[in-house]
Amino acid sequence: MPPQTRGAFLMGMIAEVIVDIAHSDVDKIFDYACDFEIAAGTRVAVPFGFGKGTTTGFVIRVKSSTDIAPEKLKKISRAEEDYPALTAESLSLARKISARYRVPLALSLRLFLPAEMRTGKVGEAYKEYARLAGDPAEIPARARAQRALADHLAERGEEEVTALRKQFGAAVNALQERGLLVLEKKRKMRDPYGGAAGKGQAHALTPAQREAVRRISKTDKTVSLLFGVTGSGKTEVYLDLIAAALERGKTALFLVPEISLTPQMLFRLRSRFQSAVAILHSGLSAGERFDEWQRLRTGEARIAVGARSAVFAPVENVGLIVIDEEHDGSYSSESSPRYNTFDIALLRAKYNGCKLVLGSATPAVETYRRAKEGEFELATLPERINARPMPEVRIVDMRREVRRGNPSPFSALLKEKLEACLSGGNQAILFLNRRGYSQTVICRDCGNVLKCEHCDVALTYHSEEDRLKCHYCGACYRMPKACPACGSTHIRYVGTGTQRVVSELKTLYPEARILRMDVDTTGGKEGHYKILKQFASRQADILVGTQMVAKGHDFPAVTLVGILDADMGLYFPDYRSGERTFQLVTQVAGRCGRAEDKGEAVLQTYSPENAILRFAAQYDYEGFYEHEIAMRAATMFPPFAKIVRVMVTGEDERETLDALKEIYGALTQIYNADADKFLFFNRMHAPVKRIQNKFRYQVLMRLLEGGPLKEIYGAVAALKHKNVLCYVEENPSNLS
DNA sequence: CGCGCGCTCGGG
DNA sequence: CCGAGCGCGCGA
Repeated sequence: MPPQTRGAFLMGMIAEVIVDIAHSDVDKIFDYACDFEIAAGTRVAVPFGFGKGTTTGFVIRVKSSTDIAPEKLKKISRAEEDYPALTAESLSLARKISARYRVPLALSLRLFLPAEMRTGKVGEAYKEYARLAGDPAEIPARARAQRALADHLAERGEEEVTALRKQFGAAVNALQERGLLVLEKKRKMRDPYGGAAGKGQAHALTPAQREAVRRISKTDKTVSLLFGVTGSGKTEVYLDLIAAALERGKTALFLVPEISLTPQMLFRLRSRFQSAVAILHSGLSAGERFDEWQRLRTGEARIAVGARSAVFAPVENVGLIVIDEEHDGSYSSESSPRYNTFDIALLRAKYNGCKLVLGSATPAVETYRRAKEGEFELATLPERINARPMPEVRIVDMRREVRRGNPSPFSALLKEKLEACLSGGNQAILFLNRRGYSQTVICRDCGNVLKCEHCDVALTYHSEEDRLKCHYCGACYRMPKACPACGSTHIRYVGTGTQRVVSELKTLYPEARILRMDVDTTGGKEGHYKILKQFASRQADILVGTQMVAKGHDFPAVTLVGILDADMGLYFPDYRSGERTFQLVTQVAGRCGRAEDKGEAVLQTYSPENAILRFAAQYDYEGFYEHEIAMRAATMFPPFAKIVRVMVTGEDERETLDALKEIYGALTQIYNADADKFLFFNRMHAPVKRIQNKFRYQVLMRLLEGGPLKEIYGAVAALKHKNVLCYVEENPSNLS
């Protein structure tokens, strides 16, 4: 037999398989024979290594011959599902992601599947349904319950047996014995939020919204920025664009920043597009997520709404991608691969030849620059709906309050406004970006600050549990009676958190009903949603919360917003702290004055002359942008350079330092070869030296355009230190 | 000399 | 990632 035909002749179908093991050692294609029809994208079980069992893998390509010696070639044991779990687009994207972030292909492929599918813990759910068979006239008149059940089913067609039993009890069995019921097991789709939806219709667009839709539709640029002040009706523009995509027979991706936002947006989408909407986010149960994913995969649902991970939704033929609140930090992944949602969305937009719309009232400086320079189309909504004015922001100098002997977290002006607001029967929101009771606990005699045993971080006092908590690792400690360092009992709470604000409000306004919203009160699947619903239905007068109150909820009765400590984020060691503060202040202030009553905002600060706060108080994004971009240009920070941090972290300090030394050595070579592309290059302790018992070191770099980013990723991927984690971050939003 | 453990290698 | 194979160190 001629050697060149041997393989193909003997083997039949060959599948290229990536085993589902996220390790660079096995990050390569393995050829397997397959004696049944198999499509690329199918998950399979294959014999692998020396183990007797099988490993799951992904078929990434099907071919007819292989170079592997026939005696080495093994057979695919079986397909895990009877359909390809990964689309052609998923396979293509996963390769790009792996190349970009230097991670094993298995890791990128996993992004496209519901996590529970891999562990095999979730599958399709089946429920028993009953429907009427035969003539209900056979039911004797005295069997009232049976008759009622029959009438019920005659009206409804069919229904879940468990639900029927709850309502009609034994009549279900009785009717079945008469042979008047047919029971049938059927696939039941688990439905997050119980299919809740209003019966809304498309609103007529305002001229500005129409113009925005027109611009975004007509441009030949892939990316558009929809820049619209809070309350200007960006959502209606998205909905219109999505409707147009569906009409063209396409699908759509709609990305939102936070779980807390999703239900609200989901209801609006559902009321317009009904069951064509599927939702994907981490707050769903495993079963719900699996079913929503399936509905998208099969084409039953055509719009995927969700947080960051929904950018990997298994839809084909994408006609539009929307990233709402594009400036939000939650769009960057915090575990490997540390992708940015925009980058993935752009890959998908290019693959599908569709548009990507970024929406924000306060775009990231980098995004706005790209729009201004013409790289992105810019569509603006300059006015709030009905031209309602933004609330007036009054800046209060808190240094003066202190000088006047007011130690409370509320300025005289805020108290005055709060009283007026409450007595007028309106609602108020107080914003403070610090949870717990006090920021920290300090000994008055020796100055000792109580720190976490596992982290290099000061502890926060929580009054509800009377405990000290670490906000980095969650550790909890008993509040000591005396200072552990000097034994003094003069221990003092320093700084104010949301709990303290609530307790001080209660003494000031004993009548007022107060709700608190922060990570401590929003546990559970729909925690955010529950609190917001309570507040919206006026079961409380004041909502006190951290930044999660800043997101886009509509509360028509809110006429006052208090920003208790506007400088909080301002002096963070982070180039984006100004940007974040501007965004936060604008957003929080935008929470009020949406209905008839004109809103007001009180902004308390220790630096009333700060330019960023002044721009924020005027809602002057343009002014803020010019100020900020000039600063970034002068100091050569993003977007004029890229900050790259290589983080090295491990429990054993010796080992961690060894790894740091090694990676620093490799990076030094890269630096030396390309020194003119580096504005900064150094190794150091991370600002927080230890978190969860892990020591943290970093190599910090600032690179010019065209700098050796790929090589840096390469050096990090090549590092082999078993007990040390090492990863690259680009323009990290948090430099601690 | 024999075996236990740690390192390296290969997996189709 | 996980098991196999192998080298080297140690105890009798």
